[in-house]
Amino acid sequence: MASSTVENYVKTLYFIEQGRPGALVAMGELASSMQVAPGTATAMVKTLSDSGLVEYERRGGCRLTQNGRTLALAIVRRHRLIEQFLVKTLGLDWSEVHEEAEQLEHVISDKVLDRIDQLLGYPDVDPHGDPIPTAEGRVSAVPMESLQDVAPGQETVIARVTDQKPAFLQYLDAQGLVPGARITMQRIDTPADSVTVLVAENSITLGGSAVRKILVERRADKMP
Amino acid sequence: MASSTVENYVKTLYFIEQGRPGALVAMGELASSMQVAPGTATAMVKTLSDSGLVEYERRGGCRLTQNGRTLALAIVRRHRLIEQFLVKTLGLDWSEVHEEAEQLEHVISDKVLDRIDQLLGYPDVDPHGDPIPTAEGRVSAVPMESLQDVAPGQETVIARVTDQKPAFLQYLDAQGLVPGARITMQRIDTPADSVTVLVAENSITLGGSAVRKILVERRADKMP
DNA sequence: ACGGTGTTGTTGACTACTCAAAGTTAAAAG
DNA sequence: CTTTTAACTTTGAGTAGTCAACAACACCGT
Repeated sequence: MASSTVENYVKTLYFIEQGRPGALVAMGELASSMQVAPGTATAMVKTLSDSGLVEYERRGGCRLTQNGRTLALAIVRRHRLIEQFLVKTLGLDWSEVHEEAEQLEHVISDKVLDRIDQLLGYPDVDPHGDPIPTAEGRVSAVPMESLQDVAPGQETVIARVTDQKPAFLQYLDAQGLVPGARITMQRIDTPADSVTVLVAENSITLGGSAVRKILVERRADKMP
Repeated sequence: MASSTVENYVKTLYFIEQGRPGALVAMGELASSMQVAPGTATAMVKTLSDSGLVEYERRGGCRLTQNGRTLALAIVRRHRLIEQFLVKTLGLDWSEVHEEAEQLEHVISDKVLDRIDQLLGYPDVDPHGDPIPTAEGRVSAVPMESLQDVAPGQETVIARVTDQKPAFLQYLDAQGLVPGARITMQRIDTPADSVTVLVAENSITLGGSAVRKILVERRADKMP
């Protein structure tokens, strides 16, 4: 059984590798993601390599093996199912479930997870719109685009928010900017790096860093 | 924050102390309950003592302090609420929830626990009939007696089963001998150390060690 | 080709928990 | 009152994970 620490390293590697398949992850990058000293990351990656979870190239970096990726997907599945469960069944706020799930994901058994999955009706996204991998490790790839790429005047639906920080999520929640919300792009102010959207009769202006964390549904007619 | 290990030692001490208030718990007894070497228990009790959770008398034994007892009750509360939740909400079998809860009890936050409590309608017993301490650490003391003390011909209701072993619980479940079940004492065979009870039209004979683990409701007219 | 710069690897040390084995002590048995 | 015994404590060592600090290295620009 992989320890919580091992699971966290593997999960972190999985997210770093996202979007740059095959590339090596530098020890420094891993260390800063894990908030540990560089030497700690090196030592840990060696043991991950011994367990066959990563390939390690001395002074090059590391990448997940197939086994490592499978483990990572299992943890991500746990995490997101737990988040969905905490929101839907226990009524917690979407801004606080990430931290809770961070703990629970290492402890919940497969049996309990299956029951949760069933109780929720086999959801395919979590409260932030992140896709829940299947038990077999498949992740659905729904086409999305960043809110910043929506043309002014266009109406769209929020699909996903790629930030787990409670303060940010609480803010979005208060403005009604949650997955499923129907919004209209009003204005894009490039020099000011801000956009203004209309949600439920209210105009809201967001800075670029916030806008880039909001993904919206991609309309069929815009697909490549 | 107390580690899982610390929590397990404190919980174990709490159960050992049950029914002999004030008495010292010997290191050997603690060690065998925790399935560790005697020296390990000694070492751990010293650190518990440093944290103010137990009083330790060298070559005498130890006992929980008020802080230790409070922590123990919080863990027992967690454990039993989680068991009830796993059975009632997720539909797990009562024979398998003990092990699950054993893991989860160290990780569930107070917030999640409160939601579970609320969802279950503030239950006062777990699936085995064990009382769930309140958040303030109060344990309800419902009067019960052992099934072995019920007179032949008398009808009663199973209230509690004081054994968490899956095999035993599965057996009881299959016979319908679960908390809430209405049973009638048929025969007590003292030389054979067995009793025969009637449950839902079926006669079932149980050995003494099994019978002693089954507690039944004590009728008002038998109360002291 | 060469040296500076920043990243990486190694070393020694620390915490928390564990064991085996040897040493100590209290108390029962003679 | 002494011996034996059983329980207890101490000691030395090991694992997992961590850090700080130093050493080794690769690469970039000159």
